[in-house]
Amino acid sequence: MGIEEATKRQSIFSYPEDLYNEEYYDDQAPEKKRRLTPEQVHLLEKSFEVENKLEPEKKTQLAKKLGMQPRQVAVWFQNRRARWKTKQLERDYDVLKSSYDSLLLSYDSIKKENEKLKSEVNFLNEKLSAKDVAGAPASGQSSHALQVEETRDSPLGFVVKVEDRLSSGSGGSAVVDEDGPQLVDSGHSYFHCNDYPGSLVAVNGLQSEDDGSDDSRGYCSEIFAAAEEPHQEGGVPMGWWAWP
DNA sequence: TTGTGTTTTATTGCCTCC
DNA sequence: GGAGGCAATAAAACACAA
Repeated sequence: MGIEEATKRQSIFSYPEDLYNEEYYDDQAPEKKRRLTPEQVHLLEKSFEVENKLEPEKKTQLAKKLGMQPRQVAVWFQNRRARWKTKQLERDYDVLKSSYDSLLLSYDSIKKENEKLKSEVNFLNEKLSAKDVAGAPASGQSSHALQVEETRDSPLGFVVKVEDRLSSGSGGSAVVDEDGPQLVDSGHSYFHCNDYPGSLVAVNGLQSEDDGSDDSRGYCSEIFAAAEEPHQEGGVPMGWWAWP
C-alpha cells in the first residue's frame, strides 16, 4: 500500500482534537477499527527507534501530538515491540542456520578426508605385510603392522601406530618411545595424505632388515601425522606432533 | 468480484514490580 | 492493589491471485 493510497483511506479520526477528546469516543465511537494515517505511523516509528518503551509522560505527549488516545499509543508500541521481536527471532534463526550449514559442510569434508586417510593407512599396511612375507622370518608372520586407532586426541580422528611384532618389547608392541610432539626433520620420508591440506604421514628412521640400506622400502620406526597450522618455522609447519 | 492469506489494531488474561 | 508488560487471540483492513 502506497502512502498516497493510505492517505486516501483516511482514518475516521480526521481531526486530532476530536481524537484526543474522550467525548468523541463516547458519542461517535466508531464500531470499526481504523488504521492510523501514514503520518501517525511515521512519527510513532521514529519514536520507537529512539526508545521502544514509553514513559507515561512521553505517551501523553505523543498521543496529544498525533491526535490519538494515550491507550492507542500504548497499544501501538506494544504491538510494535511484538513485531520487532518476531523479526529478531527470524534474524537469529537465519544466522544460526547459516552457521549450522557451514559447520555441516566442514564436517562432511573432514569426514571424507578421514576415510581417505584410513584407507591409505590400510593400503600401506598391506604393503608392509607383503614385504614381510617376501623377506619373511621363519614364523611367516609379518614383523610390522600399522595400526589405526580412533581417538579424539587427534585432529584427524585417529592415530597410526607401528607394531613391531618381532621385538621383545612388552606386549609385542614396539611403539617408539618419544615423549610428546616432535618436529619433523628433513631426511624423512613421507606418505602424502592426499587432499588433506598440509597433512601427511611421515616415516623416519628408515632401516632395512635385509641389508641395512635405505632404499625407501624400509620399516617405519615412527609415524607422524601432522596437520597444517598457520605459522611455520624453518619451512616446517608448527605444531607437528608424533603419536608413539 | 470473490476467496484467501497477511497485516494492523485492539482486547483479554496473566504476571511482575513497586 | 494498581500500573504496565507480554502472549495469545479476535477482528477489521488490506493485498492479491484467479
